[in-house]
Amino acid sequence: MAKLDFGPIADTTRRAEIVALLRRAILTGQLEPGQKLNELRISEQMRVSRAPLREAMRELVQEGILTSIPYAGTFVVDVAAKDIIDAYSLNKVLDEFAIELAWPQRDQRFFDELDRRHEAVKQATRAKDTTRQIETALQLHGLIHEWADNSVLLETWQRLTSRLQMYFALHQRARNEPVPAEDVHETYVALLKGADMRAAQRHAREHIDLDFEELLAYARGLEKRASKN
Amino acid sequence: MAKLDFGPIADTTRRAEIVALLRRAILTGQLEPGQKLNELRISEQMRVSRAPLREAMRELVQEGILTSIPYAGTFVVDVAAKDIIDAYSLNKVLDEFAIELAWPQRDQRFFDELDRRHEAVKQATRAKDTTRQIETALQLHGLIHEWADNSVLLETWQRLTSRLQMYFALHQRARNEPVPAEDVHETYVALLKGADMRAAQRHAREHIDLDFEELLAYARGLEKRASKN
DNA sequence: GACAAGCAGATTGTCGACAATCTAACAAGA
DNA sequence: TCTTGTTAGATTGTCGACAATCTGCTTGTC
Repeated sequence: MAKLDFGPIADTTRRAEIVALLRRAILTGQLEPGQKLNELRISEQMRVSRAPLREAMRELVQEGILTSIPYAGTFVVDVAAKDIIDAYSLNKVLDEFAIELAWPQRDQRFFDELDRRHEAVKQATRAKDTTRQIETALQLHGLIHEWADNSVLLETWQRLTSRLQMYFALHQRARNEPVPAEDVHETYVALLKGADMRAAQRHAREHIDLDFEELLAYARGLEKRASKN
Repeated sequence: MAKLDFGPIADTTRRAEIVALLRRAILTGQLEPGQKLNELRISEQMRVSRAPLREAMRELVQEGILTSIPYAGTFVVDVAAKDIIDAYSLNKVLDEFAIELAWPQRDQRFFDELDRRHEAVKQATRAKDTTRQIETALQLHGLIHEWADNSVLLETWQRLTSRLQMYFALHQRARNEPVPAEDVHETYVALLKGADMRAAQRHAREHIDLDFEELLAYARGLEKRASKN
């Protein structure tokens, strides 16, 4: 028998497609935090009945990017500065853990994939496609979690990533300026290829803190704006 | 104005009640891993239409205790030994992190609540109510996560806990013998009241490993049984 | 007997309509 | 003026029915 692993075939339910559409809209910031999702309106726009739409919404509520209040509506989650702090501090812990687990598992395929994803980030950066830049950067960082061979960790990280992506997208949208062109991931990739695990863990922590400060400043701005209303 | 903070009122949707019912059935092991959930049958038993039932199922799928295959059905998640290992190793990391965050926040209310939950475990143990014993023990361990003041961590821990509770319940059910009567939480509580944070973290790790071995043995049994089919 | 095509039953996915609930505006009374 | 009760409109929650898909069996063919 030929050695040929087929990937899973496409999801054929409307629900799955709706989930993908909504998630993308939220994570790219097209739907703003706090905004209400009107079921009737959205179902008409998508040419779909409310049943699969509602099921899709339940999934995203559990995913943590929507919140639901019975008989009141479903809303895009609000972003508070504290949320970003919390997400980031947990992310640090998970990253350290992932590096520890993935470290002995590194092989040629790992390094190849690392380069591939790194290249994808650089390409998105050159193309000035900020949305894609965020996506690819998170995928680059996700590699260690995929390689850690711990399904629960991976799942946890993916949930966390949803929010981080959303935070970054909002940030980018707000400050509407060109993205830094220099390659901030160079040392990260180099360290993951190296022999010093502690150094890699340390850098993951510090590199994160870099973007973090900007993001926090943005979040604090949000807070202020919210308190005025 | 009187200082009186009302808690949130009860969920009034059928969906929420269905979620609670199903979750309880799964976490206590009444619904076994791999078992298929027939929508029509369940909706008739609950005297409810399929719409809220399906929405409830979507939530539990995202919660990680159900899995769904389009047009095939929704099933209670299968438990593999690897899953338990993964969950436990991540749990260790989260516990250490939680202790670190919660440590400076400890106050009288914390200690009181600690004693209260500890007492609940002892009571369930005396009553030989194994299900409740598992619940209360997890609630005892959850306190540090609640006190850590990190919403993302808390949420993550709660998701993880769902599965741990399920694993323990299955384990208990399988070996159908009286639960150890001695109090394994005594030192844990004492350490959380003490002054040595590192010691508390260390104990959390080791105490976990205790039950862990038993649980793993059970899981390996499951694996074997599954491979025979 | 082996195998593919096709059919029947069961189950999941989706739809449109109805019921329950909330919100906001307005009226009535203190 | 402030509070309380009422009502209309909009929106969410739920229902029963229909469509799409899967599974297992039967049938026919070689």
